[in-house]
Amino acid sequence: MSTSRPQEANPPVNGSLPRQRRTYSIGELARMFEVTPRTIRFYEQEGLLAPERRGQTRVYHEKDRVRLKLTLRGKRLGFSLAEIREVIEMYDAMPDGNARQLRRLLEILAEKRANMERQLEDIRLMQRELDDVESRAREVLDRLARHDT
Amino acid sequence: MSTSRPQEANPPVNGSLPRQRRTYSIGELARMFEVTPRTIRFYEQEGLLAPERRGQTRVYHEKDRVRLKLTLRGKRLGFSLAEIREVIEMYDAMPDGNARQLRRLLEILAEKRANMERQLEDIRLMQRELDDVESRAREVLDRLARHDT
DNA sequence: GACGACGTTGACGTTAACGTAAAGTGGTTG
DNA sequence: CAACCACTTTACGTTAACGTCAACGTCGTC
Repeated sequence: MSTSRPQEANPPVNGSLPRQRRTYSIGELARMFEVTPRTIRFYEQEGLLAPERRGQTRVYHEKDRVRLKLTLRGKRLGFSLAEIREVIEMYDAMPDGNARQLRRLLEILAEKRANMERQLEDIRLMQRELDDVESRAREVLDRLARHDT
Repeated sequence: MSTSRPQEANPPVNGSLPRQRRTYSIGELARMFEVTPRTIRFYEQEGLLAPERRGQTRVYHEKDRVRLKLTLRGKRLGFSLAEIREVIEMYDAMPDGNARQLRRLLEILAEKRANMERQLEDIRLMQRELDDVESRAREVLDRLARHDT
């Protein structure tokens, strides 16, 4: 987690396009989310994306952009690509999903939720530690300043 | 992030020990935190732990236990071992740290904080998605149930 | 005194998630 | 048309974070 920032990339700032007709090249998408094309191709290979093909080249639609966004968000939360794919697949298979599949999906969701609860707790704890370290550091700095004057 | 649970391991349930005199073997620590001894040795090799040595064997004190706890928490939050070590080292060097070091530490802390803010936002967003997927899944399940009856 | 549990140090293997380099295709632009 | 993009596939390389295995030492105990 090497301190990234933007990475969010919302719908192209235009508020009123022929909604849904926008497409993207791999390079565009890569710039939007600050990843390399290589990464995007890799995600496809791993079953996370399935762009259209026009001849040889990939054409991405809104659906793909959303998937990529969710994927990257999942990654930031520490999910593996395999886990993310699992959810995406089940989500896509939902309309005609049988009961067993759906129950399994609910299980997975509960798991993810629990996971995030833990993360929230971890973050709270970690923030406390940081508060602590920071105040100690400031203290020392202050002492140094006073002494140097 | 393969769905772990316990991993927290608080001070040995005893509330009133000769505070600070407790030590641990590598195996004990491993069981407490549900990691393997290999992992603990690896963390030492990476400079995250520095247990005492009695002859050949490692002896861990409270300090080491806390470090391990923080390390694992950091990991769950997606920090690399290198990042974690950086903070630990600076923290240890604090008392006699020079101003430059301290300022650098504050920088790093700010970075980590920002990171966690993003994670919090990601979690909120992700929870919404999950809510969404879940309600849709339940809907489908309900329809199936009614139809099957 | 053999056995089992636990500890030790190498050293090599493994997996995930890409990076990188090579070699080719397809369009457009000066 | 040549040069230059942006895109493609194939394939090998890399890094982090351990796992696994061998070969050995040290207890306690049966």
